[in-house]
Amino acid sequence: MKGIRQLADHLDISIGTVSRALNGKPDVNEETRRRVLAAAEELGYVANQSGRSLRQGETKVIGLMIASSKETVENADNFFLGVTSGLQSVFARHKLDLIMLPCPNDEDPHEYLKRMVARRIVDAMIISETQRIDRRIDLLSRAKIPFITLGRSLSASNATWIDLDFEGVAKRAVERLIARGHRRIAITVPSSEINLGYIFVEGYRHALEQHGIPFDPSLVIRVKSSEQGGYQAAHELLLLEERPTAVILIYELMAIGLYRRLMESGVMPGRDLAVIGFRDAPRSRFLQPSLTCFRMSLHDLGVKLGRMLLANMPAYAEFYSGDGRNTIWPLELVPGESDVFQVAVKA
Amino acid sequence: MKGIRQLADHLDISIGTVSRALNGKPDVNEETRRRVLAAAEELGYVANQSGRSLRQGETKVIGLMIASSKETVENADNFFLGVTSGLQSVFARHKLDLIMLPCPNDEDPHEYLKRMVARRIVDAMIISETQRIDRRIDLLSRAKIPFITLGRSLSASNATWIDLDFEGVAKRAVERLIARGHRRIAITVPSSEINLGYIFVEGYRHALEQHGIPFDPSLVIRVKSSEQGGYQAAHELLLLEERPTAVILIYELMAIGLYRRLMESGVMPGRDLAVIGFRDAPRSRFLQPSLTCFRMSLHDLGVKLGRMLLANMPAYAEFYSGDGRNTIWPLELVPGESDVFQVAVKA
DNA sequence: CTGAAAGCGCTTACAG
DNA sequence: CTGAAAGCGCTTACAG
Repeated sequence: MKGIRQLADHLDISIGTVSRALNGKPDVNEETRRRVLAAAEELGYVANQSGRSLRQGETKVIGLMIASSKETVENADNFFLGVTSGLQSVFARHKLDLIMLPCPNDEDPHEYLKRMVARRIVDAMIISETQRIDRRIDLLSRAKIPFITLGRSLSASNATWIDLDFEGVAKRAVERLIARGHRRIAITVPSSEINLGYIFVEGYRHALEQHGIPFDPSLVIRVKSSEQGGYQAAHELLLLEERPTAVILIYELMAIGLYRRLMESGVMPGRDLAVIGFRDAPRSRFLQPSLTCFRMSLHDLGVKLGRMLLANMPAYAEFYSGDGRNTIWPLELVPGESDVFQVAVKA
Repeated sequence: MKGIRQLADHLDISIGTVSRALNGKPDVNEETRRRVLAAAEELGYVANQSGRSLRQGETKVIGLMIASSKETVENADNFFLGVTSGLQSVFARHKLDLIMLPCPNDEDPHEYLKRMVARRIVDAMIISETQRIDRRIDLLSRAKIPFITLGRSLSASNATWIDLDFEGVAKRAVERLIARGHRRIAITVPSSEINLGYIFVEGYRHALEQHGIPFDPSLVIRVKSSEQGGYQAAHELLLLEERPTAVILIYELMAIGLYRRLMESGVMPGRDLAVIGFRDAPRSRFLQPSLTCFRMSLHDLGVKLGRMLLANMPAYAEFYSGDGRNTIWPLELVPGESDVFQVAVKA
């Protein structure tokens, strides 16, 4: 099947009528519509997207940009694939397709995005892994492409964003540890300029100060968000003069490496050092002792993300009037055995 | 910047010349070309892809279809993101972009692919997770779209495929275990109809028979390829009348759950039961005892996959004449401590 | 309810 | 070396 012309010739009607029938326009004879639909199905005709896009000025495709950096590959733990299902469940209602745009790791994300946007392959974009300063946001604003960011950014004053509740997680983790007598609480942050690290530390710092515990920069450990990073973090913890009694990890997979390094030194996680992780992932579910961490539904996050994006697109905004605001996505604490012990209070 | 028309008006030349200049055609005055390039850069002009595609009959986009099923999300372990970097390094040479097409889990993969193909969003397709019988292959053949499958299939007689060396892995694992005295060797296979499970078992069976060990169907354990599946597999192993002394896992993450279940019963992996995993992933690198498994470079696999695909595309075939053949991708054994002990040979 | 025609943004023979 | 024009496959006012 070549195109609408062939289909029209085959049915001996005009291409205009074929188009109207296929697109569900009301002013088509029902019998005609049936014939068109049947023939399209039989001959496997589907409208060429380039033709449609050119005429309509829209592609019905939404792009999700992901940085396929080595870091992301090791860490993302299928975070994006998880979010995808939620996004698609929203987009499907409007016959919008989702495509994932992996930015090559040797290409500048800003240049990559610029190219994708200019080519008009998508009608709207979702960007993620927002940096503290993220020029992509200015780019999208200027291009007047509807977009949303998964992650806050200092550049995001003219963007709508959704982000995980990093402050809330840091705060709850700190308070939970303080309640068990901890005073020296370490925290790990990513070594990159990704914005979430800054927010995480701010939440941590604020929670400490609320409880009268001074912030000690030596307890903030910058490592990669990977098992190797966890191993490294444990190594650094063990070298600290006054060893902390607890550590909060920004990424749960780090716990695997952290446990390993601790055990090598005879330090038992959950007995000698309290550990709280961030997001619970299937991988870490079998850790021993089980990891106290925070859970969320990636599917639900995807749904909200999708709704928020559509709220920013004129053609769909009416259906999602309640979804236009910036959102902090809550996480639920999953208690484990890695932080159950009490610290003896010093006399 | 609206389109080529604006840019041409701005430069006071015709759109034809602008197009030729931008596309590097030889018959353009160098000074003119410089002016056009500079103006395009300044005004941020990039050709609208729909216009190009419509005219040229190609999109310069390659699609990688992935099933975003719950299983894949939990298991894929960023396999696809890893392969992506290799693919892109090949495609970049020809200014081809890669997009990932995640099939919604409530949509039939065949229907999804049909839609994507018919819309002509991509010039060529890569499909993965091939099933034993996979109608997508017939669909792509009939649509005359260049494609390649990551994974063999019984349907693949008219397709070019690349696949991991499942037989080789099964064979080497079996032989390694036999050399250490094992006779009762269990194997896990996926519970789905994905073809690799069949190939894995065939390799296992063949290796056993070569060494005069009869194939025992009760040692083939069908479970999900996840940590939970590993847990379940261990559970079933422990229930077997004559307990096997070794197990080969088709997916390395299963080892986490398997270890856990074994330890709950006081069975020590690497001492009471030999374990060999499949692909080595960052997640399992910290297992104790360390897992004997097989390694490969996802990047290199992606490169080969990209080359093979281009070898099947008329426009690029000349550069990849040596890459057209079906390929079995080798894996390298990474010895660990999970299978080091010898089994006492029965008198 | 249907057909004929315009035009979306490009690229590319064709003329000059 | 450049311009004018055709046409890729659609959708959509417009006329009837």
